[in-house]
Amino acid sequence: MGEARERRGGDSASRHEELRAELRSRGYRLTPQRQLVLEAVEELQHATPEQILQVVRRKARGVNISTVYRTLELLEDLDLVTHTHLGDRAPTYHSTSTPAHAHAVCRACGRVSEVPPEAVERFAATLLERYGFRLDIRHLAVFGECTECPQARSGEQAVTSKA
Amino acid sequence: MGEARERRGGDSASRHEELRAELRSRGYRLTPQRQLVLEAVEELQHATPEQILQVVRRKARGVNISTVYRTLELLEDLDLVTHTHLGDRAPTYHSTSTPAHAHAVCRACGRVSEVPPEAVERFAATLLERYGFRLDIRHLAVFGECTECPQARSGEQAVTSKA
DNA sequence: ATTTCTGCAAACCCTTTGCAATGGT
DNA sequence: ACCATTGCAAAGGGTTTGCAGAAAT
Repeated sequence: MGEARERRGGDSASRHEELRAELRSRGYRLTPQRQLVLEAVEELQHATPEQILQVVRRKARGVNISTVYRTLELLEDLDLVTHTHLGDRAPTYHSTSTPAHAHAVCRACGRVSEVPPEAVERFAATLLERYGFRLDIRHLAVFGECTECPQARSGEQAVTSKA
Repeated sequence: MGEARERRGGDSASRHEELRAELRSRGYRLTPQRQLVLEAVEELQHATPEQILQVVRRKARGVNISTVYRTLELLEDLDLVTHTHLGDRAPTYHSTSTPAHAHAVCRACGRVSEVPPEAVERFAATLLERYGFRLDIRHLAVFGECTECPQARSGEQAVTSKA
């Protein structure tokens, strides 16, 4: 349909077609909701389903949280997004179009930092060679404490809260 | 009280007193429930709150799940137990009296294996030196796939179920 | 006697599901 | 037209909380 528009789209129109093709090859359909969820994940970087819903709703009203869950499951199956657990609450979703990295979560101050693949490489190699295990770096979240942190954990329990 | 019993306890009686002292020094009390929860965690090794409850109930009837949660929180604060997340469901609790180790979870076959501290040492050192982050190995769970696994993840999504 | 702790029931958060209506293709 | 997808509402795990009665010190 519309052959005159082929190279008109510049960027977002072609991504739109790529996504549609990806979905169609598996028997799925492209819907506004699916597009918006993917865009929201890409925009937010570290987003919970609820946060994604809020962003989606800014662009289209009436979208339901269950659609977000169903869509995230689908996008993850298509390897367009991944999720990890940065706390005991809701998981966070990430776009696979951004460079892979792991996360380090400080239980004292709550800060989440990104850990580049280089820092994990040797560990991953060890697991593979010695334990026959292939680590998924995008899912990796390590918990502990920043060394220069206001130091909790001295009788009081570590603060996981959003302070 | 009872100075004649000092070295009588052999093992479990003295641990009982140690636990009581530990609790009392913080203003807490030793109750049968607390003792039973701790014993259950030590006995089960990798236990969810629900599994712990089942074991506790074999020895004392009427114990409630909320007591288990409250007790686990307390025991964790006292560094007698730790927890980690081996899946998207309930966390698993471990006794700190067993040697520290991390866990590797295969998303294809669901198997959970223990990763000894030696395998994590260098990674932990890297995080500390280069990123100022002190990793808690007991909380560490890595996700991925066994290399000699019936191989899922080829269109089908990874099986996280209890097969 | 005092104060913590427990069981119970209800509430809560996050996620999943059944179903009729909507909407891609 | 066909059938995937959605919104809604209800249900489902797992966890937390308020409170009155039970138990530890």
